[in-house]
Amino acid sequence: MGDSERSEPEEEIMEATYEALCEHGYADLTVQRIATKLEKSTAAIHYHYDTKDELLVAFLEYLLDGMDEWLKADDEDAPRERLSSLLDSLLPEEPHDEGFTVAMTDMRAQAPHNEAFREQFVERDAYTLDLLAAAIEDGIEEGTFREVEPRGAARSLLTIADGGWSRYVVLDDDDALVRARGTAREYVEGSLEATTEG
Amino acid sequence: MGDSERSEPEEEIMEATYEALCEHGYADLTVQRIATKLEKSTAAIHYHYDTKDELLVAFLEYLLDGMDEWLKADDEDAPRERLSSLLDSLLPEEPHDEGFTVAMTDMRAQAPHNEAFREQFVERDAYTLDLLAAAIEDGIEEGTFREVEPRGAARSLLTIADGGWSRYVVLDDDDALVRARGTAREYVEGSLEATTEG
DNA sequence: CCTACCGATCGGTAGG
DNA sequence: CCTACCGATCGGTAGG
Repeated sequence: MGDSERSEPEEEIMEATYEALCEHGYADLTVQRIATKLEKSTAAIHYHYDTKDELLVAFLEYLLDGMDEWLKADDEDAPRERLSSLLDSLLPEEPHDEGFTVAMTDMRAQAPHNEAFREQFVERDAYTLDLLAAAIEDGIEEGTFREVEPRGAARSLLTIADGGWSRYVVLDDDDALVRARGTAREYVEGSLEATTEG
Repeated sequence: MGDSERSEPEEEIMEATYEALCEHGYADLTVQRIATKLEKSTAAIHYHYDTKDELLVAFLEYLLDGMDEWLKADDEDAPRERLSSLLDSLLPEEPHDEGFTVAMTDMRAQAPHNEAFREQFVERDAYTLDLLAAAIEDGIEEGTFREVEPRGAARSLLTIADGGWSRYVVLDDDDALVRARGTAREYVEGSLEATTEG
């Protein structure tokens, strides 16, 4: 996914945007504040991105690219372990970056007001769903999982993950991710894994 | 919960804020835009609320008060039905108001940047959690549910609900709520209901 | 990339 | 509640 080429100055603008977003939130994110983090003028930013909206669309792509790093499924693994490690990376024990989750939540809330944002989230979601569904499907063929609808089950797990992140950020609940991980595990055990046979 | 007394003009300001928020989103929500919806001057708003922040805190309370209406548990019902109807109101077939969910998501994303916001969400969450946990606890005593940790199970169900709403709004997925309702049902069946005994 | 600047709009207030 | 206005800041541009 993604990995669009970014020039050195553009990369710096993305980092500055990230810092400004974490500190001020989307509603108070201004080109001036990004420029301050960048330690350059606002004109320097408009030189690379014509409008603020264009900058933010590029920034969302940058944010989502960053997620690619830590969502890996080892095709060598058995389906159950592959699904488990996918869930571990979706709901990590230790969130990678404090501000990242806040920034992501801020951007997600803009989706209803910005079609370009929403399209990127939808695309990303479809990609993650495919990874989960593939692991589940393999597990069904193998006999590890029951004959459920793979994409439906994958969507259930993504719903649990999204809910966990939402609660982690909104309620400032440090345990929300670990708990959601537990809920996901329960769901796998209760609705996916084959009932004790033999 | 809530039901703080609001004067007639204050009620009108809340409605105008709601309309402006739905139309423009939180980031582009200005006192002027609220005043336009109100068909009065911005000074009329500042007469009732000293600052924009004060107005928005009051507005969030207004929003959450509105939720009270449709989250009712009939104490007469048996635990399983009470839990089921709670989940139905948390994840309704037909969302009550188009803009309501968008407005709520917008406000939720502000929680990390506004402590007063977050406190209200935390309080609301605790209240909902209590209702769910009570139904589960009664079900355990009755023998309908297994001997799980009631609040833990309730939190799992809330996570599923939050995830469903998040996906409904962010991905503009009309089926997200119904699907989340199904996931919640699966969770109840797989992790709560007593395994076939007798 | 910078300086300097544009018109528009921001949240908020004074005076009535 | 309104009119009129405040200083500050907004996104963006011209000229170099």
